[in-house]
Amino acid sequence: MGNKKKATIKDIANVLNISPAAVSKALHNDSRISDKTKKAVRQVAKNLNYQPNHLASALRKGKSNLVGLIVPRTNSNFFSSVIQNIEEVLNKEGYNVIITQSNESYKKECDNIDTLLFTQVDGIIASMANETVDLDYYEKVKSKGIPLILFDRGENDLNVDYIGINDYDSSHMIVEHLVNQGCKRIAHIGGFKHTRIYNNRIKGYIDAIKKHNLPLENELLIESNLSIKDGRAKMQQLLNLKNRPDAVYVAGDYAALGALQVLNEQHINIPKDIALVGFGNEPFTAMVTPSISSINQHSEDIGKRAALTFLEHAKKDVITQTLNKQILDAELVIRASSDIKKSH
Amino acid sequence: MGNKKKATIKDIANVLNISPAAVSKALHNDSRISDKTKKAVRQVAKNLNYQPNHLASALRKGKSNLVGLIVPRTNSNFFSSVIQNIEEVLNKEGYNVIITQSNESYKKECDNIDTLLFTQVDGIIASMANETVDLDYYEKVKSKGIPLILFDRGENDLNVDYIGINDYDSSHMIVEHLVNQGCKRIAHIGGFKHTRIYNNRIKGYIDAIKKHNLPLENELLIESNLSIKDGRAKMQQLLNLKNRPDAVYVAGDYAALGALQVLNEQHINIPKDIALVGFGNEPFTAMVTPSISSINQHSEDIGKRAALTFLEHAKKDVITQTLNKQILDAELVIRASSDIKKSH
DNA sequence: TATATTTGCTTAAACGATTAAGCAAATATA
DNA sequence: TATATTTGCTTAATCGTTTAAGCAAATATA
Repeated sequence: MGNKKKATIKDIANVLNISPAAVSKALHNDSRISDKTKKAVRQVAKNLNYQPNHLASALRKGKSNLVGLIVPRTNSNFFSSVIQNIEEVLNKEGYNVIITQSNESYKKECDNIDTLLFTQVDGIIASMANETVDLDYYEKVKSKGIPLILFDRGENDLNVDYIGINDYDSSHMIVEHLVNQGCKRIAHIGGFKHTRIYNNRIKGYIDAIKKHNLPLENELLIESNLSIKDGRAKMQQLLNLKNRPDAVYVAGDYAALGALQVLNEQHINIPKDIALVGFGNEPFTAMVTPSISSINQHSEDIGKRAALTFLEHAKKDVITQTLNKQILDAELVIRASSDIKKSH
Repeated sequence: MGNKKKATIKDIANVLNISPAAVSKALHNDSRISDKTKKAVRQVAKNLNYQPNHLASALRKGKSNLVGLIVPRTNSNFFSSVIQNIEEVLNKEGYNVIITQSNESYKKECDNIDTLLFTQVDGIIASMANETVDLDYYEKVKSKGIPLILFDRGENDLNVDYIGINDYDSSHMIVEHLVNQGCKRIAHIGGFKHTRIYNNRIKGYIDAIKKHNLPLENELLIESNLSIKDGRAKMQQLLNLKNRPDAVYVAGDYAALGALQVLNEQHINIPKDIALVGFGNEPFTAMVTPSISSINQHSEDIGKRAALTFLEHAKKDVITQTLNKQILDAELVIRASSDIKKSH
């Protein structure tokens, strides 16, 4: 009973005794088809439960109306929100989004790219895995003439569109805030230096520390993969120092959470003994005790802009990769973990 | 420069002076093509950077090798993990997964179904939105003869495959655990009764309460949309009772978090004054203070089974919807929020 | 040697929609 | 009335791949 053959435009044509071409045109509201025929076609289409075969039209038109998305993971609020906003913008324009996750793995990312190319996507929007250093696969996308838009985790060497926040300035904001709270010895648990955004956060940290004439020491600047676990380890490393910091700025919320756990377990008062600031404004930062100050990256805006940037490329058929680096300002959300003045 | 026309099998055929058909067969390792030709074809394909046109083959073969996925949201650990495992299984078999989010909205869910049907997916794996009551759209999928597999949020009325945990038994486990901790007045903040899984949790709660001769009162059994906010509201409602409960079992972790916030804010001791248990084992349950006991739903297993169930359907071309309801046992993870004995 | 089988291809028709080109009938313009 | 234009379709090619059918040459079998 479920064996209903799907109706095609040919079936509609047969019912009405007109050509399939006329049906196609009627469905596309071509001006050269009479209103009478159009109405009839639409009626029959409805009756037959006609659903256009996307594969056929995509093949013929040379575009699939699919956009590929690559994110490190979907279970972070940032990426999930970016995804949602990309979908919102693109669905309206008739595009569908294929979401893939790299799980921070370079290999999986390459597989995803192959998969997306194989699926004939019209464009790829991606945020690179932490691991990714080699850009060959992205060059492959570029060489195919498929629009490529990076967000958050991008790369300067790849000459493509990019949307992200101003990581350098954000670091400045954080250090400035901590200085205002009276902190004198600020540590930074940063991400991988080879990832541009983390490198920029590190640079911002260094310059801001210098600006305020605070101690800039190797032992206060630590590289991390920013997982919860590593956040714990790196916080412990800081606690083991003879001269402990009075503030820690962590380049990611998950690692900041790990740090917070260690501090709580060892009954170190946050923020009085050590103030803590994270990055990303994941919802849990507001849920934990004490709540963690963090940087809001405006994921909605990033998602929307990424989608719009793709659309711009899609509209002009000439494949001119006019570069478009959009750097947005972020916002520091101050919570209990660094609000020393209020905590008195 | 980026204007490289994509190579087709025709191009390969021209280079080697053979027919496109021979090329196609060579690439598919047809036994009727000589090894010599196969090697030559593969070499030329590599040289030309040939990438098969998925649309064309899908059109010809009548299957797209795409599987549609509908989840209420991606930014929960449960769904994200299910997605990851579905992808893992299906990618190995040459399928790609199109992920869509309903954001718990019935309308968005219908749009997603239309989108997936339009994209000619070979099957749909879905977990329904909280809002969804009307099943017409799912019937539409069934009537098209496309395999449909539900997980977690399913419906008995829809006669399709389903993979989920035993919600009824899970409620029993929780109540039993709370009884063992010495609780005598156990409340339940449940989900919508019209959603089967939440209804089963409610039934399990009721039967377990009866079994232990505990008070089963209307004011202790509350329906909620299980958001953080509503969790807060419903917890406050319980606190306003003349006769407060000494334990609260919340049918979702996010709502449990809201409840925990209210309890913490009012300096009610968890678990001594009121014990708390959530559902879903979201990572944050282990992060907050106190950590929240919860039910681990084995998302990996659910994802893998959903994918395998689809593959079974895909293999047999006869569209026999042999029903396959897989109900897995869940696991109670006991944490500080309900560990009264240890907390002394 | 004659016939059957296997090997290694080619030819051509699909899959379903789109679209350039064409053509008769209806209508407009001179 | 003669010519030009518009209307409303049809025809046929096309997108890139797959595949049933066919066919000659090579090899095997009787």
